[in-house]
Amino acid sequence: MSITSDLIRGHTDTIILSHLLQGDSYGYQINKAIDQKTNHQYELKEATLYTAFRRLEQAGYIYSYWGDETTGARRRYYSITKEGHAAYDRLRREWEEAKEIIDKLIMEETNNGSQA
Amino acid sequence: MSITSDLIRGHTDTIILSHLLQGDSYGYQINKAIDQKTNHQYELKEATLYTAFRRLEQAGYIYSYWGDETTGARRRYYSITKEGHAAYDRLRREWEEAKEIIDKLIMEETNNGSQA
DNA sequence: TATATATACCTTGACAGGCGAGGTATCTTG
DNA sequence: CAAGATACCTCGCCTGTCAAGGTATATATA
Repeated sequence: MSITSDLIRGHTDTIILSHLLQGDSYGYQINKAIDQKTNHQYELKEATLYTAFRRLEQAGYIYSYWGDETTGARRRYYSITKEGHAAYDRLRREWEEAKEIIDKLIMEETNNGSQA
Repeated sequence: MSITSDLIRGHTDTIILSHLLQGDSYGYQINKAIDQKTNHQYELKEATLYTAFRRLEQAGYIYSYWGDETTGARRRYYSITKEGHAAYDRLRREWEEAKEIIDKLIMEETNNGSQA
């Protein structure tokens, strides 16, 4: 079973920033890494990925430069900025909070505990 | 700090179904309950809530009926169906999976462990 | 040589869910 | 009588996802 679009939404940026924390990388590579890390359960669609790059670059969280490959297709590398790092920290905290809140709201609580 | 729209997205249905597992309820009540359960950190906007009711009813996951209040504003009650219960189970499983996957993807792993 | 596949990039337009803003009606309280 | 709580609803915008389409290079294979 794979994860749905609506559960993906809002995490794309965090995932990309997280990946870039470990060093500069490029679109195709990031996509492949996610695919492998999750055993094909989560797949960032290309359109989504490149949309996210534009968004993140616009926000100043990443910047890009062309690689100097002498062979093969050209690659556009992305690098995380200081602001991007701060954004990652914030998004990660938000995720931790969201997890707790959502858990609290969707878990069954048939037994309303406080009985004598 | 409160949770953002994009993290909310996709959980609205699950939250509503979850609430209805504990008995029939109506919009205003559900909203209040969520607000209190989460200490105002998560707030379902009315427009979102009623949109979700339409969606869930259309899908056959809930059905509605007017309450017989003799005083005060009228209330439209919602009840979860068997299909709704099944949908809840599925959504909950999806959430559990999504949590793991997202955690795997956004957690820092600066130390790549496998060194001697 | 031609074709397929992998690598690598990108854009356009549709779609769906969240929500701001606005509306209605009832009841209670100052 | 005005204000605020209760209780419902809709319209239209915004934003992120993604299907579909496109470009170019390198390699393997028939």
